[in-house]
Amino acid sequence: MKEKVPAAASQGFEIKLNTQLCFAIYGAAHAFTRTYKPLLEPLGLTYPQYLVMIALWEDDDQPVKAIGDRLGLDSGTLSPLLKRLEQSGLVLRKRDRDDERLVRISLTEKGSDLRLQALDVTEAIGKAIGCGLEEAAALRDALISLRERMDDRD
Amino acid sequence: MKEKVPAAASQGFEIKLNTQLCFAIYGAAHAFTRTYKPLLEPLGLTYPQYLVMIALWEDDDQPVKAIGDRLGLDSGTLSPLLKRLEQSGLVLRKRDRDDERLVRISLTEKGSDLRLQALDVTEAIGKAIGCGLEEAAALRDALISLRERMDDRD
DNA sequence: CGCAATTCAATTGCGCACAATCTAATTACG
DNA sequence: CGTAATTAGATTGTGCGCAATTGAATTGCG
Repeated sequence: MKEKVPAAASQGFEIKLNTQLCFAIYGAAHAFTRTYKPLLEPLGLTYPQYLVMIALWEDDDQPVKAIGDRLGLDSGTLSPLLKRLEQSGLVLRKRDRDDERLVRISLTEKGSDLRLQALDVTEAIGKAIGCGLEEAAALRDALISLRERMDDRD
Repeated sequence: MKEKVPAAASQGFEIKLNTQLCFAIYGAAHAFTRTYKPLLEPLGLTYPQYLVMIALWEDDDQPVKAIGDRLGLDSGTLSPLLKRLEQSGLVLRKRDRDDERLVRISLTEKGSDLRLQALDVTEAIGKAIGCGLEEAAALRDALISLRERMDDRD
């Protein structure tokens, strides 16, 4: 698989590979969501909500915009999602006093406390995907670099 | 990054890595969709519709179930999607005569013809993600293997 | 044969994703 | 200062993604 391929032949091959990569990333992302779903259900979180909570556990009291940048989501997705988290009693939404355009999202005590249970979930996932640390790290780096290249061309 | 880590210390590290992998795959999948979107717009296809069309270009006249297995989608997603493709004049939906539970999806001439334009899109993506063949192949294999491990545990 | 279990697709309901549009607040500039 | 441009967030509309339910067709088993 590592030999040089004549340019003419490589074209069709490249297209095929690209297509396979499409399918692979699409399938893997959904498999991830499906694997998380039953584990997150006891916490009352969906997978995107879980990602938002992680962002808040790492850094509390962020504006909606900051969360959106971190996850690549816009207000159209986050506004209703955050309202659901608020209704679940996990976060608070408060206008910033200095800049009233901002809505700052902060954790409630209940939201903070949920972190411990979430750690168990993360650990369970680690076993479910069952890959070595190096393999996981390499995959993470490859995906991040892929994304950066795509975002740059945008 | 490749040194052995004491077991006690590795636990927190592993959780962190896992979380990062979550974010990475989530972000990369959406970046893929976003990159494809403007390229597919001239063809009148969304990204999931494009994946369905690829499945049909590779193998025409498939039952809904077969397409679902290929893409990991159920009838709740595919039924309306296929109706939209039918309304666009790209596919036909016909009950199988021998087994009337099956709905067979086949390409119209318009649907078949679209393949040529789609090849251009795939080529354009290849440039957008701009990774070498080996890198793409390795990523594809890592994702497929990751997905298989997750699906197996389900 | 006859009835139960299975299989396939469609439908319903909920929750993302994202483009487009809107409103309000802030900043920039003449 | 005052108006234009920018920024943040909410809203609307379309299209997935999936669980749960439904209904029709087929298969399996006594």
